[in-house]
Amino acid sequence: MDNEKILQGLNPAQLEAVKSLNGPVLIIAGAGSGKTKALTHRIANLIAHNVPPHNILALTFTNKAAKEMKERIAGLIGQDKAKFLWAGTFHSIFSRILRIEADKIGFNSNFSIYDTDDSTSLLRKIIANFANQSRKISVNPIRSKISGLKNQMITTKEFATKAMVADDKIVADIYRLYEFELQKSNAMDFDDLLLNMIVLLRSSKEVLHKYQNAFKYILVDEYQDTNKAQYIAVKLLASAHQNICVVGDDAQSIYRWRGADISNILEFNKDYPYSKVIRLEQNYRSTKNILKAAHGVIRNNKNQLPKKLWTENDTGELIDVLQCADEKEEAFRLSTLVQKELQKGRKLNEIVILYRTNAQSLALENSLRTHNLPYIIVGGISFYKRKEIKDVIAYITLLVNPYDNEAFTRSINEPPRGFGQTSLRHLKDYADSKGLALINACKEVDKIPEIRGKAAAAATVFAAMVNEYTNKIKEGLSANLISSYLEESGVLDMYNEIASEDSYDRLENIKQLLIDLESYIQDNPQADLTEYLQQISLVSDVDEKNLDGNNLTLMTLHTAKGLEFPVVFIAGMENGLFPLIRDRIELEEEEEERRLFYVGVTRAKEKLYLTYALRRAKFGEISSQKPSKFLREIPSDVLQTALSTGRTNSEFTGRPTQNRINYNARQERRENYSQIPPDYDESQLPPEEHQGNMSITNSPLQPGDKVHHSNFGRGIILKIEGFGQQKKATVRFDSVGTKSLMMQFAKLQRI
DNA sequence: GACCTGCTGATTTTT
DNA sequence: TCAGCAGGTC
Repeated sequence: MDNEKILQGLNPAQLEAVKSLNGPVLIIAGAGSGKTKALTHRIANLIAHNVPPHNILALTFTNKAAKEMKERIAGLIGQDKAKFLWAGTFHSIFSRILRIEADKIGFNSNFSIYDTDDSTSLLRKIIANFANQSRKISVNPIRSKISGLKNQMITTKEFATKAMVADDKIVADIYRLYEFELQKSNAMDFDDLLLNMIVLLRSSKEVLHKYQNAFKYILVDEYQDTNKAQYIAVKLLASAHQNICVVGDDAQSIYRWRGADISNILEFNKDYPYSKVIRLEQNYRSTKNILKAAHGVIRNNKNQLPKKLWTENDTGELIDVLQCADEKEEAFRLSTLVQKELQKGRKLNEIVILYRTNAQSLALENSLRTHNLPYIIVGGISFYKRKEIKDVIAYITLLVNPYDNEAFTRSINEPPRGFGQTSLRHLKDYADSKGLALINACKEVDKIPEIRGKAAAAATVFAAMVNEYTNKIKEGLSANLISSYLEESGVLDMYNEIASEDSYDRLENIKQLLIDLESYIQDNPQADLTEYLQQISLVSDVDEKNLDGNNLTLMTLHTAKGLEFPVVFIAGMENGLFPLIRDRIELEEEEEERRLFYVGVTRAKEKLYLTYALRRAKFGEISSQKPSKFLREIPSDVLQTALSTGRTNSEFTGRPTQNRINYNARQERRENYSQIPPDYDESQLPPEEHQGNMSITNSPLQPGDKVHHSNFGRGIILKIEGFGQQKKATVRFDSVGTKSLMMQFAKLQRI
């Protein structure tokens, strides 16, 4: 063991963290303060002090963080030892344990993991069947309410007794039915993975002691983002040995809205009275100016632990604030600035553009493409959430967990087999009355008089096919086998037959999944499908994306946490957008928005640009915007501002990308596309008067002009009113009569 | 049961 | 705007 290597290159605070091996330790680690270094060296040091790696549990929030940690520890102590560490996300480690102990909590070890979409679709069905139909119940609020209850560890029974108002009573009923369906399907949602771990630990003294002794040393990363269930689970595990080390930064807590409880970190000292507190306050990442800005912002929050970051880095450049006329100009100027950074010798992968909401990426993408700037988007819809991938996964899931009724419902009529909603309802009634899984009810379809003919035949054939492949994979798993299963099911043909670009992409995505499966099998010869499915159900987009390529990166501020870039742009610095406000903003929400801004600012190593627009299209409406209040919180001596040129650019009215997935086939195509030389030339900008939708003709449309509209066909303009983007046209169409249209969206063509 | 059309509503999202 | 549903029609 190379002891010196472990203690080398650490500052005094880091060194103390690395050397404090026993008892509770709280490390307050400011942004860019070498937190991962302290954590990984500490783990290496534990092993150097003869703690067996398999007695160490390191919990993170993302796979990416876990992977980085494992790699760095392997670099310090060697892969042969590092591989025995229990390092991973809360969800992946807990589901590993839950599979081992499944029978103790009434599950089968092949349980399915339902992601948010699966939960939503299950809830939607429950709501649709719900007796109380007096008014419309929307799914999303119900789902987040139930998730919130689970995060607070409130059971269906507890909530049912607490529920006083009518709304809560409805939620209580839906919650109960939802849990019942999950149970029947042998499935857990994300929240259950945490909750059931607690149920397991509380199920018997033996189990609790087993895992307390298995994990003699526990480390938790990003502790400020733990919710109640995570907090309790960790507390249960750590209570015997009290060797718990948590790392976090209350200033970077940005997940309150999904149950993260900042008091877990603020009150660590109360939970573990003899804990040692170590502060990592030297920042190695950012310039003095950037830190000054970050500090100026975060000091406006009341609820926080005392600390102040400092750095020995250079003062660095000033922070640029740019005012833009609208989101198109913002995107345009951003692209130009990116090009300037490239001319200065920056590489694309050193640059990131951050925004508050995913919707903002559209305008940015259009502009980046016209400027020939290749980019990748992290976030948005993940590969595994694509319809075709979810369909294929549903088919595969059925082979492993036949009880999974969601997987069955998803696949039975995809492609259409003549087994629709009505047949499904009859099947479900029968299955429920007999206590059967849907797929098993299919085998008795002859006993269901309501299902006859084509539907009955479809059910029988489907069940037989699933049965056949279930047996086949028991003899040996291969991607080829899964491929012929999908072939036989008709999913592949379904996309083959539709000769569209879209279905081509979908097929390519399925192929990509099969390639992925193949390489998984090769890397893990002993692994089974359950493990594969678990792994893909617990990965996120950030884990998959390679941020080192020759692309610049676009992502939301949330996704950016834990990352750093030499050049950071934050777009949309406007009140209402950032801080994001729906109706009324509470102080706590505003403080969370401010922490989010703090996270964004501290991603930057050398250069930070902040942009805002005076007008912005929201849901197709134009609204005037005011600069974000956060901008005023930045000390003015680190800022330099530039006002709008007042120009908008008609180049950017083009169609947004059809789909924001930059994965495999689609990504390649997009990269090719962005290699088309830019045809934009500032001197050739059309005069202001002609901008907007009028790139087709050279003079503005006027009353009396005959026009063509893509939906309504031929028409004649009766009236034009408003200016610029507010411009409206009243048009009498041959087909649909008179309509009033926003000209910037209507794309009227003169005929 | 499949397909088309019109309406509605829309944050952030580690897993 | 635009996606994702519900509800109507064939």
